[in-house]
Amino acid sequence: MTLNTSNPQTLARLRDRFHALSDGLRLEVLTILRDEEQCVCDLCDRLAVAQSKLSFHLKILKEAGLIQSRAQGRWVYYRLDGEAIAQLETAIAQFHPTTAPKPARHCDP
Amino acid sequence: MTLNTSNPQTLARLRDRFHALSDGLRLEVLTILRDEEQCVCDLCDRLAVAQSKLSFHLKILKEAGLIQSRAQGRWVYYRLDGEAIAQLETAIAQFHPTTAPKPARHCDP
DNA sequence: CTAACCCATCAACTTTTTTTGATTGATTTT
DNA sequence: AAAATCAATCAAAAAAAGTTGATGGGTTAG
Repeated sequence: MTLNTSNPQTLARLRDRFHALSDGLRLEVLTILRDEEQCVCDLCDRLAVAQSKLSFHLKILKEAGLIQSRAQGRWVYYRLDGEAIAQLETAIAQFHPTTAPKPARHCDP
Repeated sequence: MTLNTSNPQTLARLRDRFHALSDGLRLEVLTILRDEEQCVCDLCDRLAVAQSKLSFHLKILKEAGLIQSRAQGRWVYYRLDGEAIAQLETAIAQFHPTTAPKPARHCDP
């Protein structure tokens, strides 16, 4: 399986996932959610951050498919999507050099 | 080995690497460099992009430690840093849920 | 039923990131 | 030595991302 750069869907999705991971607060959220489901208000407390701010970041994580949510009563519980993490690992693995890096030379035949 | 969230150095580095990966053009660059070293002008041609623009993105990739460069004559050759890819894989693996996601309940004992 | 709580969304604003075109230094070609 | 090429950098403009405080819908507690 190789990285399909001609498939914009895939590449854009990957880009969005990396973008979702490119923020300190969002990484902290994921770290918390790795082990336990959490509702927004508890995340707010633990991270000492405004609720609207957290919702903003949770939305980005969710749209990237990294977390899922479940509403119960007036709470919304978020959890990590383990599948997405696995997919991410696979995607990154595809960036491993296939061969030893061959020294190129400009205009070499 | 667990994710050390109390180590800002590590988390910040990871964040920066994800940020470097959160752009379509930069992902394309990495895809090209996966198999072969390339000089800037060749990358410009292949990606049909302005040189200053490419330099900007190469700098981000380099500062994130994802690529390395080598100057030769008036050319600068860039190549992927395979080590960084491996480190990234390891880092992501640490986000795998340790246990089955236990349903939390707000204010549960 | 009313008040309190949880959370998403919105608009205005601030900050960061990216693009663009020009310039510069270094190297090579003629 | 002059002209051409390669690539980094810069400042200004444009675009995107994030923050903040307020509002509103839905749910539960009193």
